[in-house]
Formats: sequence, C-alpha cells, structure tokens
Amino acid sequence: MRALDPEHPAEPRPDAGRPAGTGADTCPPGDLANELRIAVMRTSRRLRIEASGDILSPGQYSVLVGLSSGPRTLGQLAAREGVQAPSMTRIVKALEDKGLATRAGHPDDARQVLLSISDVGAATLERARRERTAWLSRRVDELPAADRAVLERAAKLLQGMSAR
Amino acid sequence: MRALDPEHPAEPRPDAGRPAGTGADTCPPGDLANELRIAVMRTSRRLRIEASGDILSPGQYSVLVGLSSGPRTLGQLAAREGVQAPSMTRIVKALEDKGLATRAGHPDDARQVLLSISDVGAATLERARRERTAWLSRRVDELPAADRAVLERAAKLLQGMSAR
DNA sequence: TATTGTTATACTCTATAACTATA
DNA sequence: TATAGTTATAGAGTATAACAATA
Repeated sequence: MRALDPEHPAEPRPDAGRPAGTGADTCPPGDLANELRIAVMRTSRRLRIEASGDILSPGQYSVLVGLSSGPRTLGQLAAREGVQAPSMTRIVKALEDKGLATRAGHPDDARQVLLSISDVGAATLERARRERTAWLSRRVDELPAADRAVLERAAKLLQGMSAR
Repeated sequence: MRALDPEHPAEPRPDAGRPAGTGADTCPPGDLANELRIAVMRTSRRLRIEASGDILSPGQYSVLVGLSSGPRTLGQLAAREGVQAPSMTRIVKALEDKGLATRAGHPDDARQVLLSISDVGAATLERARRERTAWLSRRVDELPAADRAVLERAAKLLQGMSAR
C-alpha cells in the first residue's frame, strides 16, 4: 500500500487565539489566505487518504487524466505533468503493462511516440474518479443547502484562482 | 530540488459539457462533490508548487507543525503523521541535524524520547508558513469583498468536514 | 547538429523485519 | 512478555547523465 501523504496532517485549529464571540463576517486578509490554505491542504489530504486502495498510483492517474482528452506524445505528457522524460517513460510503461494505455508511432516524426487511453483505461479512470469523490460526496450530502451553495461558489472561485 | 507533485496537474475543465447560460445556483450533489474535489486538488497543487524552494521537506514541515503546540514523543509524532516509527526516526534526525528540534529523555519512561521545537525551528516554521501562503494571499487580495466572504465561509466548512 | 525517447545509476522517502533497552 | 525506538534492507518514484535513432 502507498504511504500516507505527509502534507499538513494536523494544522493548528484556525480559531486559536482569536477572541470568541466576535461575530464579524470578515477576517483580516492575511488570515483568510492562511485559513483557506489550511482548509484546502487538510481537505486534499483527506481526499488522498480516503482514495487509498487505488489501482492507480497518483502519477498513473494523472497521466490517464491527460490522455482522456486525446492522444499525446511522451514529451507532451512529461511537460504537462512537470516530470522528466525518463520518469514519464516509467509511468507510461506501467500503464501499458496494465492495458490502460496503448502506444503507436507518430505518423510525421518517427522519433516520437503517441500514447492513447484504452477502453479499459477510460473505464478504470472513471472508477478511480468516483472512488476519489465518494468520501467528499458523503460529507457534502450532510450539509444544509445554504452551505452547499457556498461551497459551489467557492469551488468556482478556487478553480479560477488556480487556473494556469 | 524536489519533484513537482504529480497529483491532478490538469483536471478537465469543470464546465465542459454543461449547457451555458443556465443561471442555476445549484448543481446536482454529485457534481458539487466532483467540482469541489477538482478545485481543492488543483489549488493544493498550486500551493505546493508555489511553495517550492523550501528549506523543509513536506514531512519535516508537517512534524514541525506538530511540535509547535508542545513536546511530543516519537511515537506520538509517528501516529499523528500516519507514518511508521523508522520513518519518523529519520525525519526527526533531519530536524535535529538542522537545529530545528531537540531531543530529551522522557522523565517517566526511559524508553521514550521527547522531541521539542527549538527557537530556530519555530522561526523557520513561521517563515515556511508565510512562503506557503504568499501566493494565495496575492490571489485572495485580487478578489472583491463578496468573493472573499464566500471563501471565508467555505474555509470554515471545509475545515469542519475534514477534521478528524 | 538538435531533438525524442530509452537505459543506467543515484537519491529521497517510504515500509517491514530484526534488534536493543526498558517496563 | 510487551513496548519505544533504532538499524538494516528493500521498494516506489523521482532526477541527471549517457546513449540510440531520427530530423
């Protein structure tokens, strides 16, 4: 089994040291960024922990996501993942061995290699995605509608802020 | 330098395939969980990337956070981080070598070891925290007040959902 | 000569197993 | 005999360097 993620397992409680009963709706800007960082990192850690039992390693999952929108060369995948070519060679080899991706020569440039997701790969990706969302779905369902609306707007904001 | 985080580098755009102009304030529950997962994972990836150049490895940072609220035994730290004792031995050794943590025998049980954060360690942790929050602070500052309020409420919700 | 991808090798961080010291 | 921590060793996953094939 994969090791637990060492990132931010237990940040200090956010309200420590803040005077209680201050019904203010806003906190200082620096505090917001810090609390948001804690919230995001803590949630991402739980998401990864709860997703344990994967068939896919994080790298394999991520590459499969990249391939789900169309064939890519090994170099494109490496650049997109931010890893070096030898690392991508390894990841792709693992995906091929599991039958989740297929390899073909590039029609125009014989040096390059074109990787595609297989049907089994697409199905595996879908299952992995569902597994990774299951824990969060349960938690979200427990919330009142007003809170869900807040999270929906926040999700859009975060996605916009983090887009590259 | 440490490798880039392989987690979710480029999830598919959230609105793909959704009819535009649907001014609905809510989306199906499953969709919310999925969008929230994408938002959280993408943001956490950016946070880690932007925090590159650390003096502290993720594990060392995390242990230092644990020590910042008081001395802990090696076993306590290992349990809190979700790693085995030998791994914690290594992390603690690295912190000691850098002068960020100190070791002492347990007063009641000579088998145990008590780790404490040093003054240098506390200062280093503060600096690391600021670095890790800097990117997010800039992004948050660009937002209108209403959006910041949404994120503030969302941060509290996420922290509550992810608490253990 | 430059570029794409592979192989060889090393480093980091993790785990399990075996061991020492103490309870 | 059980527990806290260390040491030894192995398994992922990453990187850089050197190489082969092609442009």
